[in-house]
Amino acid sequence: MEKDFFQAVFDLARLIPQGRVTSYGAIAKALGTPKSARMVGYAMNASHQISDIPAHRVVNRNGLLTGKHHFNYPKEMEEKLLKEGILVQDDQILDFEKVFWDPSTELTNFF
DNA sequence: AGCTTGACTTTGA
DNA sequence: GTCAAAGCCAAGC
Repeated sequence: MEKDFFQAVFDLARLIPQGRVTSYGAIAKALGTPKSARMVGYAMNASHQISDIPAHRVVNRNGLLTGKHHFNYPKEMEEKLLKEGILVQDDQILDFEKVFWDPSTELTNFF
């Protein structure tokens, strides 16, 4: 199976449980290419045209909603996160450590 | 084939 | 603790 990096990111992104978030680097690491963290975000950019990808559950390593600007409207990301029970304030996830979901840890046998 | 861009991460000062 | 710079891989042109 020669699915693109994007596909892999999308698949994993869909596995993110509700009320949890993860970082681009974590996804990249889970995919086996920790250095391609930027690609994860790049892939998410395309996720809009692909299907229902919970891109709002993916933030940078600081728990900051860096990608909010790429949504239909910036507030959308924040609203969705809040709706899922994730505390967000000023584009920053408050309890980031609590809601952080590491696919590499939770889905070790994902491959 | 090469160059540019990017929703990041890590390291050094 | 903060701020700045380099590195990184993949897609698009």
